Amino acid sequence: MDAPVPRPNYPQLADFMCFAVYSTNLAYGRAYKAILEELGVTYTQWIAIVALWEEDHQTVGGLGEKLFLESNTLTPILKKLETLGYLHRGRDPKDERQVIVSLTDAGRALRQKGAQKTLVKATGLEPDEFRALQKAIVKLRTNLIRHAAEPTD
Amino acid sequence: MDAPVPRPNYPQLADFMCFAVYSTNLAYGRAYKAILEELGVTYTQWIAIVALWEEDHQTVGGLGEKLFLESNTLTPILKKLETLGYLHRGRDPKDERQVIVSLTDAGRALRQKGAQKTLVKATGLEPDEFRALQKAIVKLRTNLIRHAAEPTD
DNA sequence: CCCATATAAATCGGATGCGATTAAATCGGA
DNA sequence: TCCGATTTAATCGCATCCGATTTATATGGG
Repeated sequence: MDAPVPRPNYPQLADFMCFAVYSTNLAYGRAYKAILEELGVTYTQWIAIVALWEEDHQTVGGLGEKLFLESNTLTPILKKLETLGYLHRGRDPKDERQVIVSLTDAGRALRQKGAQKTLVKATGLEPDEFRALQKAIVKLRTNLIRHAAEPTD
Repeated sequence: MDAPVPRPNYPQLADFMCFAVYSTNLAYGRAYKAILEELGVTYTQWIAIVALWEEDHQTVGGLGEKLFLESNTLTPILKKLETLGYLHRGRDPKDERQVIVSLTDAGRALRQKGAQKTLVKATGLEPDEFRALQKAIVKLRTNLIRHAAEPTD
């Protein structure tokens, strides 16, 4: 029988922060499935509608800043939501480069329909825990974005 | 001038736990970009290699359990990694339904090359904070998975 | 032994993300 | 004014993710 080959003892995948975030994002997608099926939209489509409810008549770029997405991802999603009748897209007459996105009545109605359906209970967290964890994750996000923007060192 | 239309005051997208996780996952992907380019693999390809380093000769299903992915996602990725020379795929002679995946020498070398490159500092978190947040996110993931598995209530 | 059932992986189509590029409009300095 | 640089969306190709189905193999009751 061979002697075991000595190997470096690297940190386990289960302890990676990136993997915790990655796999929890997958888990959220699966947990959300039933709600999103009822609403008839995907997750990304849904957060676009939520963001537009909070601030209507946004440009694609402005909406993208809030969703952390760029036009290459957002444009097809917004076009799809337009064909579904939930929003309107139109060039800004003041600056024809920009496209203004606005919710339709159907889009606002969908936002309200979805407002009741939440996964807060599914997190199994107490309100204080929930808020603290949410803030900690956002802080992590902020730090990662700062890191990506800085020159490599 | 019109009076403002009264609207329900829903929670802000910025306070959604799901969106914190979703957007932090995007941020991780962007922060990882430089490292992954050096390694010449994508994020999902990389975690597959890390998981195989920890336990070699796994079935597609077993690997999928650890990565929270199923064969429909994993199979194309493993085929790609095979063409890149980082792993070997072969049917289990004991049960021809199963495919056993094993790292090649090149795959192990890649794992070692990537071991030095980490984003721990980019999180901007102290070691205690880091561990606590990582555990809290994993707990959230566990709760979400339990919720998705339970009959709808 | 036979065949219905179960299991594992693969396949296929739709919807993101994203790097790279393109097209159109605006800006700004000579 | 003119034209190159900048800005904003959109387009394109590749790599996930996932629901649904298919294929191949294994299992078990009669």
